[in-house]
Amino acid sequence: MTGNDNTVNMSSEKSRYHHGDLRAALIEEGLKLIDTGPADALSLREIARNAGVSATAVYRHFPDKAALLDAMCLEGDARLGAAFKAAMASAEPGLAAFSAMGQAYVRFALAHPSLFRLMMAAPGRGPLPVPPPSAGDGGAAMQMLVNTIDSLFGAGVPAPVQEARRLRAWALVHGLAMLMLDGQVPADPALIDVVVDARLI
Amino acid sequence: MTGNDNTVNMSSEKSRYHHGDLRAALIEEGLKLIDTGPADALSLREIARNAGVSATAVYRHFPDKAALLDAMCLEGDARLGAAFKAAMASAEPGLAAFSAMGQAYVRFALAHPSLFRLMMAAPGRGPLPVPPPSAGDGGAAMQMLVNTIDSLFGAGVPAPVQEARRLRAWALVHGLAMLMLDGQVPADPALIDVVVDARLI
DNA sequence: CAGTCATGTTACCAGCGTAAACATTATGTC
DNA sequence: GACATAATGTTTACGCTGGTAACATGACTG
Repeated sequence: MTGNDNTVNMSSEKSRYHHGDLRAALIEEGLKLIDTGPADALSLREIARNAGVSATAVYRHFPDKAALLDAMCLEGDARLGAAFKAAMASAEPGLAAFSAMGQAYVRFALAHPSLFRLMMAAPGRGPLPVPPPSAGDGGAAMQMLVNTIDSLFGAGVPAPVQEARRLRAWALVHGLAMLMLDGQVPADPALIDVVVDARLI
Repeated sequence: MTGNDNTVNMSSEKSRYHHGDLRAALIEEGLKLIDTGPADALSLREIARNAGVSATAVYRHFPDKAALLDAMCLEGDARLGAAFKAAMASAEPGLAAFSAMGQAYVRFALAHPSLFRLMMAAPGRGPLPVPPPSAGDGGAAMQMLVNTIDSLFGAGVPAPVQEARRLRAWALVHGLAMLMLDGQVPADPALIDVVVDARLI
């Protein structure tokens, strides 16, 4: 690694045995593909195929399929965080900030259903069999949401009350997102605004 | 079908080419197995193996794997409904009924994580790619919950307000269940009682 | 007893994740 | 520039999966 002069091997259309930045390309193709169907239908072989590379080439950059999914979750977390920042920036200070973030939360879930599920199930990644190692972290964007909720609803109340409020706020938006994703509740944008109301936390 | 004299073929321990009631046995084995790991790790072949039968025998009773899962969901729905009835029976009338049902909801999810996910994702069963046919039905137990919420919170308010309250109540318990299942929130029984509070709908 | 049909079986297929062995290219040193 | 080495990609192979087709068994019905 003398300097990152981007060894992308753009020699017109030569054979290109080496890809250039296969790792990033795989994450990108994975994110493209996961929006087109359920997460368990996303195959390592298909991602590799779309990147124009053999299936086993993936293993030069990720120890296994789960690691590639982890990397995709990390990128998804960054994008959700960006959506949160945008939502907060365009909201008046105060309780409206929660409504804006909560609505962004649900909209992100509806826009990227499988990725959202993957990200939320990530801590255990099992995702079920064993209790997860450290509860409640789940990514930078999630921390951002929880912190915002705390700063909005946690002023001057005992810690247990603050925790209960934080959980209610999070459970409210998360539950609405999941019910809409699973089709138990119609994914009507107007419903999002009605349900995610800061005055009711 | 002259009479259901239960052709269970209990001829001591003979070869038993015919099982007796394979359909019910497969559902039972499926429910047993799904509690031991993530739903996507539940294989048709393993269910058949545990029932002591060849994999293709399943296809005599279910057109495909999804149909077997559907049947398991139906049985799960019945058991969740029973849990709801028990919770309501042991609660004082009034708002406490919602708390009892909501807590039963979360406890059922924690007791049967994979089955609960399967049941909730069932309407679309895709579960993601296409919006589901009829939104909001999702099983008899779910109807029971929604009806109870409506009768508790829907008295003398405009229909839109009633709908918003119903959604908030459902989203609250469902979100808490999912966050606990995914390990984003510790599965602490005390937290369930604190969060699922009827006074805050 | 013979026929029929539901219910089981074995044989086979394509797709999956992944490990091992091999091929190719990029990189650092003389 | 020549060469050793590390990085990266390919081929092959294995066991698992859901699913289809053809065959075997045996329990009812006449």
